[in-house]
Amino acid sequence: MSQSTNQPAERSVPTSADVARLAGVSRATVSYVLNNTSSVRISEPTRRRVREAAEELGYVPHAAARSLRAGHTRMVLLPAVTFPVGPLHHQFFKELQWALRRLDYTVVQYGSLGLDGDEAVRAWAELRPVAVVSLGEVGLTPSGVAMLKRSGARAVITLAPRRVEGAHSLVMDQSAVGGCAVTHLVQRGRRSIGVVMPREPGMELFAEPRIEGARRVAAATGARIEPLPLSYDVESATALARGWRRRGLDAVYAYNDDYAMLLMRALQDEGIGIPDETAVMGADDLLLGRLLRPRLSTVHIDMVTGRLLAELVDRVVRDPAEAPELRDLMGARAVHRDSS
Amino acid sequence: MSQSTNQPAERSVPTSADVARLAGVSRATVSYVLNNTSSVRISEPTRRRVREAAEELGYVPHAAARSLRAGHTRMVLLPAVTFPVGPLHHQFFKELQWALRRLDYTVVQYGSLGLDGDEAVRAWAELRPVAVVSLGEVGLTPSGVAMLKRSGARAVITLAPRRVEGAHSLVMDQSAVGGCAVTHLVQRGRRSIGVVMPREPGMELFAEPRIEGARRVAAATGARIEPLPLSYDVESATALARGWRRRGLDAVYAYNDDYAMLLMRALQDEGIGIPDETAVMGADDLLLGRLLRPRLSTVHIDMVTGRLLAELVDRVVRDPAEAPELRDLMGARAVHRDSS
DNA sequence: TTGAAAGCGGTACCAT
DNA sequence: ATGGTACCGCTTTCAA
Repeated sequence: MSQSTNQPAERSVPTSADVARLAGVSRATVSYVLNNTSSVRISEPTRRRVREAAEELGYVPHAAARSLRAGHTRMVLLPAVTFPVGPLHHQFFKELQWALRRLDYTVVQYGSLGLDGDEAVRAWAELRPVAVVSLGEVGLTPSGVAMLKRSGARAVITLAPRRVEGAHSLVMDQSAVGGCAVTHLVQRGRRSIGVVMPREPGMELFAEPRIEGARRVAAATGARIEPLPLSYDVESATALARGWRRRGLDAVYAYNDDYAMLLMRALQDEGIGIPDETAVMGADDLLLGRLLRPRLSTVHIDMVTGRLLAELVDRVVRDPAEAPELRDLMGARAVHRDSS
Repeated sequence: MSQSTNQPAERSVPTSADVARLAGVSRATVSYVLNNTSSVRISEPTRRRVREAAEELGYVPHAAARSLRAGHTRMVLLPAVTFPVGPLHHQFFKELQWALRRLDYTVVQYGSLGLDGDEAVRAWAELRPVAVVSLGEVGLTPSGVAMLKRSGARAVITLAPRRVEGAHSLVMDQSAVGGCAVTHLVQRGRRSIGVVMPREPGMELFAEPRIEGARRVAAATGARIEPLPLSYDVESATALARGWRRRGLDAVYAYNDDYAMLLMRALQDEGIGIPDETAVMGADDLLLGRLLRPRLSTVHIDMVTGRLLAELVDRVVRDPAEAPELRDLMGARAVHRDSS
């Protein structure tokens, strides 16, 4: 409408040249002032003029131009997770982002939904991130890591359960979770243990290592493990519960508390006694476990703070050669309540 | 160490000039081939040579250089949410990202944790996104919107409950949720209705509009509303439940199903009959509501598909003048179960 | 069909 | 204390 008649300079993006012109100085001086370049002395009056000009024009530097010139970015790229992440990981991510920002990094989550493996990695590489911290949402191959490194990434860190050659793998040992659960159940006298595996795509990332840990402990203690695929809906749980007694299980470990709650309800509706007939165990120690009756036994996970990981990222970025020790990021311990 | 002796070109990032040199052509030709520029004919042998050279070097184009030259990006920036988002929003975001990618946008979530209002907006603006779709995680002011527009954003869309001047506000009317809940409760004969307000920071974004809707309906029907601050932990719920009878409430609407579950448990532990003595209502229609006893009444939310929003974003980007109709993104309806 | 060259917005070196 | 200027990687006229 009246845009062209009335609006003041709504048109073009102001550049540092515009600021320079308005302040009556050179672009170099603008750069010096706005970046507080310490290696060069600019008089106070000039500084003021430049700042005022920038303010007046609403100048915002162009990140692309800056990093093009600099030859590198300060961007840390986190592949966006593809499934609803629990409060645990959410908190962890928040801390990580906050800490990275404090270290002057730009944190960006990149959604790579339609892309697979190296396609996604290539898309990341186009942004020239200085670091990539992957949870394992996307298959990171050695060649993918190489591509990132070649395009300027100084740190490629994966928290995935399995390691990737070339990347700094910080193993978040999900198998300890399953191990803890089974250890607890065996100690309480259970021998035939079902393990609920979410059918939802993407979840296998965590679910597989967890059942792997369960298997390991079972093998060591002579217990029996039976995988039980389960979709996160009432029907699937009801179906599983209906055939329950046929299976001859005396315990079940359910990936996490949400799935445990779902199955426990279905078992109760079938008249199966918990924990007498079947012990139920979850994981993640969500609040809801304490609200159920019987109260849900679970595996509590102690996650490293995001701050620590941020510092690690920073160390690796500063000196990629110095391989940091690959400390485990998680602790896991069984929490006994009433369902086991 | 032995890097300079043995490693094959692990050193520098290959540029299009490197590709050109290896293929024996000019940088222009490389650009034409790699972008399939249709306005120019390149012979098939040349194309092959260029592609092979790019492949061999592991060439990845530099997004910053490209957009600097182009004068604009294809980046859609989504401010990262600051609190754990339920399955509803997660699904919505996934769809949105997927659809935007199909329309050839680069979708990036930007975490603005330590930054407030215009600071955050400025950080976004440095990336020169072509569109910003905000849920309202950060206070988007009219001046913030102006800054984004000035730096090249052709679409600034907010889904926040409250509108922002200058932005395309696509109101996601959370107040309908609270309204539905109270309507339902009043219809079932309740008159004194508590409304649970999460104490967790960030949640007020949704919680405020929801109670506002509740207030409106209450005012229209002569019911009484009492806000009940509640932290998401057992102690807070227990404390609230202990003083329950003093308040003389015959119903409570609890922001969402998670908080409803928390409070319902505490009320039951106090021996308060549900729904006889106090009706309980949640929102979001989470699966867990059907697993509780009594089954939780709730407000079901129908969310628009992310695809639709993606198309809207695209329309606005192509022609910012054409103001699209501001259709509501949500439907809400009460689901009666056993707790009310 | 291909190449030379300008220029996008900053930064930093070298003069003045 | 400031200004001139080359250059980062890529796209795109314009010429050849």
